[in-house]
Amino acid sequence: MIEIYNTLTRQKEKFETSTPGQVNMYVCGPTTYNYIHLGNARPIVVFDTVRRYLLNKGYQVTYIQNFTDVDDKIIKRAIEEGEQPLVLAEKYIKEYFKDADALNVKRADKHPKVSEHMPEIIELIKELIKNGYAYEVEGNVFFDVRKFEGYGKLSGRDLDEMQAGARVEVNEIKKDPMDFALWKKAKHGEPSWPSPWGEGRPGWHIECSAMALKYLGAGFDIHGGGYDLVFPHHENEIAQSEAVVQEDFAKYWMHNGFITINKEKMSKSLGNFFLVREILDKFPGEVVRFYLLSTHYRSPLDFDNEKLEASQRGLERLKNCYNLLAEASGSSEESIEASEVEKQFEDQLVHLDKSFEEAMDDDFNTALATAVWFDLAKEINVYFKDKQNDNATASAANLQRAKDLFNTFNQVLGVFKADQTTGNILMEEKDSGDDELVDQLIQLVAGIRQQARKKKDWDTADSIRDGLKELGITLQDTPQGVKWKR
RNA sequence: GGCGACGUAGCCAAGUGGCUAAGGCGGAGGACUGCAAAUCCUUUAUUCCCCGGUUCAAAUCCGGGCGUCGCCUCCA
Repeated sequence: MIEIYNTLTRQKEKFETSTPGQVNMYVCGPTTYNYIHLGNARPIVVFDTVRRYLLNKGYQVTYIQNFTDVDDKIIKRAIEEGEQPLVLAEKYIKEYFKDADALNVKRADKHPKVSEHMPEIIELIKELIKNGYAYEVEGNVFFDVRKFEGYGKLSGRDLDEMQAGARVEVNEIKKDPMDFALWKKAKHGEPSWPSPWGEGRPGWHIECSAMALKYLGAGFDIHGGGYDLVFPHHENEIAQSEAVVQEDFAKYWMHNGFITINKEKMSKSLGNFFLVREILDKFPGEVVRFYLLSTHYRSPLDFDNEKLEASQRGLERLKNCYNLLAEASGSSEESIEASEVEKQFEDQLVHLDKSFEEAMDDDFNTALATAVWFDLAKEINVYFKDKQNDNATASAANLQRAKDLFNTFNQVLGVFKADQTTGNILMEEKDSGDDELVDQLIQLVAGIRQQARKKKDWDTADSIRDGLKELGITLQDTPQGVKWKR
C-alpha cells in the first residue's frame, strides 16, 4: 500500500485512486525560454520515478506534463534573441527533450502546450466570469480571490495576513491586491490571441487548470511540481479550477524540495544555477539521475561536483555487480542442488524485493530504495564469492532471479538505460564505427601483455596496463582471464 | 511581520517512541593478486545541535534556546 505526503493536508495519506487501477497525474513542466537547469531537472526525474513505480505496481498511469510556451519571460528572451516567441519556445522544447532523454525520463502521455489550448483557456475564463469569480477590467480579466472561500488552503495562508506582508504588486485596477490575472491585455508587439475581452494572452496559472481539466478531468489523482509552485501557482490553480468544477481539483498534491548550492536555493535570479547540459558534459546522465534520487524528494539537495563524484563511484559498484551477473549467466547450471548457499541467496532476494517495495511505498523513499539496491549488489557479490570458495557453479535459476530483481530496481529508478521490452539493463553499448577496431587492438595488446606476464616480465606488463589506463581503458586480471572496460 | 522546513559519523543520507542508529562516498587494517583492479571480511556516531520535561523506554513526543534554509514577487 502506497502512502503519499499530501501538501494539502500536510501529512502522509493512503494512496487511493478515484478509479481502481488507474492513476491520473499532472506535473507542471518548464517554461521554455532557456535550457533547463538542475533545479528544473529534479521534479522531472522525481515524478518520472513516481510514474515508473506506479506502473511497476500495476497501475495504468496517464501522465500529463505541460510546456508553458506563452509567457513574459519567453517574450523578453525572444526580443533579446531577435526571434519570434513561439519559435523560441519551440526550440527550447526540443532542447528540453534532449536533456530529459539523457536523464532517462520517459515521455509523458501528452505534453500539452499553452499556445495550443487557447479555446479551452478562454472557455474556462468565460465560465469564471459567468459564475462571478472573475471580472474584466479594460481588456484584462482577474480572479476575485475574496470570492473563493478556500483560498489559501494549499499553502496554509490567510488572505489578510498576506496583505500585511505587503510584498504584493500595487495595481489599482484590481479589486484586491491578491487577485491574479486570468487574461492579460496584449501590449504592442506581443503575441496575442483574440478573446471576448480583446486581444491578449492567458495569465500564468489558468493554463494548467485548462489543460489538466481537459486531459484528466476534475478530481484527478496526483498533481506535482516544485515546492515553490505551492504559492501562488498551485493555490491559484485550485481556486480557479474549483470555482468552476465545484469539486476537488486534484487529490494528492506532491512537491519536491529544492536543489541548493552551498545550501542556498538554486535560482536564476541568484545566478547560482547549473544547466543540465553543462553537468552532462562532465557526468553521464545516469549519474545525475542517481544523485537526484539519492535523497528523499521532499528534502533539499545540495549540489556540487564532489557529491556527483561520490554518486558516480557508488553507481560504479552497482554496474560492476551487474556485469558480473551478466557474465556469469553464461556459465551457470540449470539443475543445481539446493545447497545452503542457494537457499540463503534465494531468501535474501525475496527479502530485498520486499524491502524495496516498502521503501517506495513510503512516499517514494528513493534514498532507502537505493540502499536496498546496494544491499542487493552485496548479496550477489557474496553469492559469487561463496560459489567460488565452494568451487561450485552458480544456479541458473537464482542468477535469473537476481538479474530480474536488479532489472526491476532499475526499471523503477530508471538509472541505467534498459531494453524497452525486456527491461534488461544495457551496459555501454559499443556505438559502432571504429569500435570494432579498438576492440581488436586492445585484444592484441592485452594478448602481448599476457605473454609478458607468463615470462614474469612485470615491467612490460605493468607499463602496458598503465598506458591503457591513461587512454581510459582499465585492465583487470581475473581467474577467468583478462577483462577490460572503457 | 506571517507561514513552513531542517540540524544524525570526515562528507552525503535513511530512520520519527523500544532489537546491535540503514546504505553510499571517503579513511584505516586484512584476505585475494606478481603488483594492481574488482570483490569479500573487520573497522570508522556508547550516540543523533544544546538545555530542560514527559515516559519503564526518545535521535524520534513536548517546552525553551542556538543555527541553517525556504515560501509570502517570476522561479522546479
